[in-house]
Amino acid sequence: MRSLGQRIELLRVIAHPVRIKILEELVEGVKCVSDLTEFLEVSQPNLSQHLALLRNHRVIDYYIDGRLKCYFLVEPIIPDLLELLKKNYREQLPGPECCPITKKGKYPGERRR
Amino acid sequence: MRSLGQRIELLRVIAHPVRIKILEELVEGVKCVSDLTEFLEVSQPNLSQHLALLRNHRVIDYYIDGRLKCYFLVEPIIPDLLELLKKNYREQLPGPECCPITKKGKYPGERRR
DNA sequence: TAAAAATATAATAATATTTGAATATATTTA
DNA sequence: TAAATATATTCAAATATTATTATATTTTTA
Repeated sequence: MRSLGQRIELLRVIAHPVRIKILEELVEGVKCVSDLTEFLEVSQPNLSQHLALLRNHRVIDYYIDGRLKCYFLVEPIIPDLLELLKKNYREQLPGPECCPITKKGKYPGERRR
Repeated sequence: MRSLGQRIELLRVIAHPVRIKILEELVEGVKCVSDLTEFLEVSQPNLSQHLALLRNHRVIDYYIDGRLKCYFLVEPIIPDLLELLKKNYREQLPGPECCPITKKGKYPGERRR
């Protein structure tokens, strides 16, 4: 399993609009590169570069089917992560029991200094 | 609520070891900057820059308590995201019913071309 | 009111990421 | 075997991110 540090690097790799779209396609199932071209408005070499990055970080893999390369997901955190990105959340977390700036109310929790 | 595009940008902002550590501290509760300094091995100005980035992206906010600034979480996706990063996963997702390279077995799913 | 404490900002340098253009590779088909 | 198809690689330019150093701001305390 990946360490926390590796997971953070994974986040960085994933945090790009094109790569998120690629992954969204791949959670649905195997896709070859030309399938992906239809959904993504990027050049073929650029798509290939994004695929290589995801491949190098063990997020996806492919098998060869004639002259097609068929990509699929291998990193198990991805489906959960994509789901999380679409989950509904309330606007903001409740702040601490004290007003910003005004300084009224008490400071919640410990502090040293 | 944030759009998917904004969520992806949020991922990018979060995907840094120092900023993840900051957020891990803040899910526990309010912390002032000098509290954070004890946990993070970065210079004060650098910490301040990371805080500013998180602030500018509406991930955290603070209130002023004398000469302290007390930071807290406001972005509601953060606790779930941090939990996800620590979740246990099996090594890899099951590949499609076909061997890479060997080309044996059938190609799963539709394809056009 | 001057010094100290807590934190922020600005400027810079180093490094990393992203894209585009050109070219390469591998497989199939004519 | 040459052409066509599908995909990858390389290089360079543009841009973004990160950390460092120096300095600024604000509030409290002596």
